[in-house]
Amino acid sequence: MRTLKYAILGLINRNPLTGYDITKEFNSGLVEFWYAKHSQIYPELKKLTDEGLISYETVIQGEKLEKKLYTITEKGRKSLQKWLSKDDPLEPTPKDIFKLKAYFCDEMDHDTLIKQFKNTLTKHIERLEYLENSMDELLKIKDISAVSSPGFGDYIILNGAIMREKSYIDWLEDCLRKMHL
Amino acid sequence: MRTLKYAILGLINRNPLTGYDITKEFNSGLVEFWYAKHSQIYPELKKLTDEGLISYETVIQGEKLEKKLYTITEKGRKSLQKWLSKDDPLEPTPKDIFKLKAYFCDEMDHDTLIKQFKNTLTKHIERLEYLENSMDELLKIKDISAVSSPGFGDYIILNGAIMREKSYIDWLEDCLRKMHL
DNA sequence: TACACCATGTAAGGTGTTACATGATTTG
DNA sequence: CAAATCATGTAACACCTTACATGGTGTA
Repeated sequence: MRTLKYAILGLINRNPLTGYDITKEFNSGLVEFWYAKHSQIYPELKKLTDEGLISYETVIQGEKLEKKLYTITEKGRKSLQKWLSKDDPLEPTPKDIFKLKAYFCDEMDHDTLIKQFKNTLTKHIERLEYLENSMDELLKIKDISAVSSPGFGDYIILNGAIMREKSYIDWLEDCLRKMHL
Repeated sequence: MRTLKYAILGLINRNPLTGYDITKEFNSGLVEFWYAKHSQIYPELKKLTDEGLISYETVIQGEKLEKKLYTITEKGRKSLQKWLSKDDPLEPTPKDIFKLKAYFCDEMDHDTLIKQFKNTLTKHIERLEYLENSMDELLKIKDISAVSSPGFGDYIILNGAIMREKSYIDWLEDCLRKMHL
């Protein structure tokens, strides 16, 4: 489905970026719903350039370091818009290794089972705290009052991540309660 | 990380199964957290046999149809148990194409955006209804009173799936409310 | 001048999907 | 006897990760 293609197109659409910039984006805000390594990004940028969806300009940093600053083309923008308005079928349920282990709970002894759930719970609580701090930061620096505000996308995604973590934590706690009965 | 390996090992550990049986399992209960196509399962079964973690017995169905009924070996059971008690780091956040689109909401016109959220909401509500029906069925046919009950794994996983869908629905509705302001 | 970071790429291999390919059994 | 389902496999390709490989810039 070439999702990476559209993720990159969407980012470059906002403002020109280098491959390195895109890699950084994938490791900050976007990480809550999409990510990719630089080894996947550089070949994709080449492909998008060949397809005429983006173009680049070589910029010299300092004495001789060459950067490729990518800009979206009209064709690329149209392709992005078409993808954005397309009605996709629901994705398959995301795979979850911990739930796979939980499914085989009758093969674990009780102590191991409890330990596994408690460890996982701790990690999700930490992630939730991290996300809540990120939300505090976001509310300080960006205006999110309207759908058209530059921070609205960041805000709803972060909010969704927080809700997802809370729900997962509720599930883990609920399981632990049932195991102690 | 060879997760498929352990998914298969965990299933065969309960009772002997054929590749076809495993494929069916992946398309029923397990689908809420793991799945695989037969084209991935058959080669994996061969690999696990070569590694001595499972073994098979050829069974004749009817006149000449050959089935391979796989059983877990002692080595396989130990491998499964070791994996089950291992403490894994938290997995990366699952990728989510819809959230990727939502992140680029400022590039969509208001009507398209609302339509996208409403369509997705409808689909998630349908999935939730399906899961709730599955839960009703499960409660009728299986005993889930104790951790050691055969249906406990199925129960907590289904419950987790229901909670996940409810949380996603809450998020979608929350976004829609904010977009209408 | 060492270290962290900026910047771009390729190679090998694992994971997963779609399509190709074949044949037997059961059920209506 | 036709259609659905049972049953097993391979091939090609897409997607993704880890590791390899190289070199420039800024700063303490």
